[in-house]
Amino acid sequence: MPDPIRVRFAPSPTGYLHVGGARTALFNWLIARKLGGVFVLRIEDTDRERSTDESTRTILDGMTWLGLHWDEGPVHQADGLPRHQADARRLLESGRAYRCFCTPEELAAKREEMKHEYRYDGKCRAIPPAESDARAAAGEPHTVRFRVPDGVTQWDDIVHGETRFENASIDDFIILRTDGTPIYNMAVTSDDIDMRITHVIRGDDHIPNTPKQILLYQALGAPVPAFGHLPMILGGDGKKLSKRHGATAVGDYAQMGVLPEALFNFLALLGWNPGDEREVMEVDELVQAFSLERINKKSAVFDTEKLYWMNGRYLEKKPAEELFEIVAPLLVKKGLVTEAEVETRRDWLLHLLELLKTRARSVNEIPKLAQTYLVDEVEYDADSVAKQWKDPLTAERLGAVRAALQGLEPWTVEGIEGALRAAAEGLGVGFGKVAQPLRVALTGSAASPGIDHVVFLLGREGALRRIDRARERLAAATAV
RNA sequence: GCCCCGUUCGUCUAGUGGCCUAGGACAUAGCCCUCUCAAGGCUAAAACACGGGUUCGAUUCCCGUACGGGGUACCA
Repeated sequence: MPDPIRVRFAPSPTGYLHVGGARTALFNWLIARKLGGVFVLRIEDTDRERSTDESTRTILDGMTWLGLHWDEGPVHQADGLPRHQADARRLLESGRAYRCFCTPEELAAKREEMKHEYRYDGKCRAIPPAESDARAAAGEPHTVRFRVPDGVTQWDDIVHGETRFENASIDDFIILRTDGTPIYNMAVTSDDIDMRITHVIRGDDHIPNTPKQILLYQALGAPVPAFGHLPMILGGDGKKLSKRHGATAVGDYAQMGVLPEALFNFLALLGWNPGDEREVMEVDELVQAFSLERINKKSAVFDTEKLYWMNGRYLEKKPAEELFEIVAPLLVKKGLVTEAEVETRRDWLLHLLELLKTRARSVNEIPKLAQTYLVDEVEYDADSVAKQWKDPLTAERLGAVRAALQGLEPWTVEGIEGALRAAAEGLGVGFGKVAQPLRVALTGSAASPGIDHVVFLLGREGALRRIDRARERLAAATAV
């Protein structure tokens, strides 16, 4: 039995959980589940200035909402400080790193002067160890830089294949700041070694960091993990997805009525596919089909339109009972039902939900659709009224429908349909000639679920009242 | 500037040298189903960035160009 793979998701808590980050987390989670590995969550909070607990909580909430459960952590990178420093010191002692006494001002001036051509000049590289030790002992401020060796650093990227960097193109980068705290690449490498991470799966904006980290692994004598770099997620204009494209946070989509399973599925298909034509795939199915080898190289545009289509499919699939847990609070919030009615009218509401869930693309649309059935006064849509009530016989037909419903027993969906069809037959017209005007009378609109269900849900009393209101309106219009 | 990465319908993608008259999905349009809407079914329109090679044969392999993206910090 080989050792289980160990992967990690390592967000920095400086904001919300971005959909790009969520997808990275998702791919790590999927491969861990698929291969029976371990998924570790690490919060990269070494930048104390920008990191907040609020942000950490948002990220954790987002992952939980999506169903991305971590097996270990969250570990805070800041807690690893002593180890980061110890690793850096080992590098210093073995000569793989050296102290740099250049001041930030000197460096900034050089950068200003050289502009785009700027490279660290390696000025402190040649300082003899004895001198370096003495200056440090005397309290002279310094950073620690990694001594990039000659040669080439390459790796077989899981996504991109053979990738190589000339070491000459890599500056002697800082690993410890003047205040002794580690810089990103140092902290990450130290942590990934410590956590025994076997596969580093992250965004491809990290590709330039990878050779630096590999060099660090080698200098520390640690086994180098496998690397896989995921393509970026872009906005509709082909630019990196950012706030100006609108919603980019997982929480935003939750707010907008997207189901976690829909976002999960959608994100999984951004830069990966199962190799056949399946698209709507449940979590288990995705785990089953997932493989690192099928991840795409090309960045992908986040198409909200398709997300909502997929959300619609999940809304339809979701049992009304489950959806009810999400929708009921929204109905209460909108003042359409009371807390008590959520319980007392549960079956009725479930029936309504069953009818509406196929017709919505977002959870948030459901209260709007439900409103018609929960208020006393129907709002008439002018176009629907004009079109469906223009026949002068409308009032008469509604009267016939009213009569058919008044004494109908038993009051069932099937019974109602039968009564309405009989009424249409009695009037000598097609069913549509009865159903459409009635639909407008009952819902104010020319579009709704099946008329039999609508009548049933409104109840005999409610339906008759709305028919009467409609007939009054028609009478008034005729009189004028 | 330099260093990396990428480029198939508007969008997500299939495709690993002949199966490609380039397949599927979203969006769009039409038809069917039908009491309307939604869902569903069918159909249409829609793509291999460009130029050179290699090969009997390139969407597929190689090299350039163009375009896009990322990096180039005592940020992560």
